[in-house]
Amino acid sequence: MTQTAFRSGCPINLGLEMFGDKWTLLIIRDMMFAGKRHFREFLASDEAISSNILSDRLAMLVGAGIVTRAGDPSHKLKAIYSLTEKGIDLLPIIAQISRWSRSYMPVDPVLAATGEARDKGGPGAIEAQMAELRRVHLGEG
Amino acid sequence: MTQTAFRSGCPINLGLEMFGDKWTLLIIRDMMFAGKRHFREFLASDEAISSNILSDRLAMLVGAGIVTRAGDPSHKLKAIYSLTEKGIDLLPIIAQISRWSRSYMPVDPVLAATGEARDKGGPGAIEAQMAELRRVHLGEG
DNA sequence: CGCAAGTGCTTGCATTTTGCAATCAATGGA
DNA sequence: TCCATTGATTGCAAAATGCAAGCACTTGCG
Repeated sequence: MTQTAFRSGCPINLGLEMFGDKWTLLIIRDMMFAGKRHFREFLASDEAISSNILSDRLAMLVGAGIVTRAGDPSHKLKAIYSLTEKGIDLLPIIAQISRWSRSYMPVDPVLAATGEARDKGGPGAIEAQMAELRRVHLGEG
Repeated sequence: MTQTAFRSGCPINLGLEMFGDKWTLLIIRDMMFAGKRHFREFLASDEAISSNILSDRLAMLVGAGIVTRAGDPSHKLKAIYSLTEKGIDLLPIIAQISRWSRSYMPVDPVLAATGEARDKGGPGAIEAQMAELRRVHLGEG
C-alpha cells in the first residue's frame, strides 16, 4: 500500500481527497495565522481536536509533503512542524474559504478581522503573507 | 435540533463545517461545470457517490441555502436542483482548489483543461463564469 | 390497458472513521 | 529525586460512509 488509488483525476476531487475533511485545513490555519509549530499547540485550538486525529493528520501532511517535521534542538522530545511551499500555497484556498464564510456564516467578528484586513489589502496582501510564511518556515535567505 | 452548535466562530472552521468533506463540493462542481441538475446525473459522476450520501448532502445543501430544489414541469417525479447566489459564490474556492491540485497533484490533463483556461483568462474569467451560472440557475433577466 | 424504463430516494448492514478519555515512555528542570 | 512536559498510542463507543437492494410513483410506448 505505497499509494492509494484516487477516485478520479479531477483537480477538485484530488484536492478534496487530500484535505477534504474537517480538521486538516484547521491545522494549516493554526500554522499560518497562529504561528503554531508544536503538537501541544495544535491540541489547544478552539475546536478541540483530539490527539489521535491530530497525530493521524500530521503524519498524513508530512507524508504528502505539505508539512515537514524536525526535532527541536532545545528539547529532544519536541518536534517542530513547518510548512513546505506546497503547504504555503494552500493560503489562497484558505483565504477564499474565509471570504465565503464571512459573507454567509455567523463568524466571530474578532476572528474575522484578519481575513477582512487581508481582503482590504488586495491581491498583494496574500502574496505578502505567503512571503512571510516562506521566511519563517522555509528559512531565511 | 433546529441548529447544531458550531465548534468555533472562526471563518475557516465554519466553512469546513459546511462543506469540509469529500463529497459536498463535488456536487457543486458537477452543477457548475457539468451542468448537472438531477439526482441521477449526480449519481453518475466518476467518483461514484452512493445514493444515500448524495441524498443526505443534497438535503443539507438545500437546508443551508446553497442549493434550491424545484419540481420539473415535464416530469412529476423529477427534481431540479439549482445553485443560489450563496452556492455560486463557492466558485472562487473551487477555482483555488483546482489551481492547487494542478500544481501538486497528478491531475488528468483532460479534466484540468477547464481550470487552466480559467486561470489563463485572468480574474475576469471567474466573474464571467459566475455571471453565466447566475443566468442559468437564478433565472434570466 | 399493460409493461418496461426512469424518477428521486430509502433501507439494511458491514466497514471505516471519528470522538473521547486514559495512558505511555522519554526528557528536562527543580 | 520529583514531577511537569513532550509527542504521541490505546481502547472503546458512536457516528459516518460504502454498498447493494428495494420502493412508490410516473412516463412513454405498443
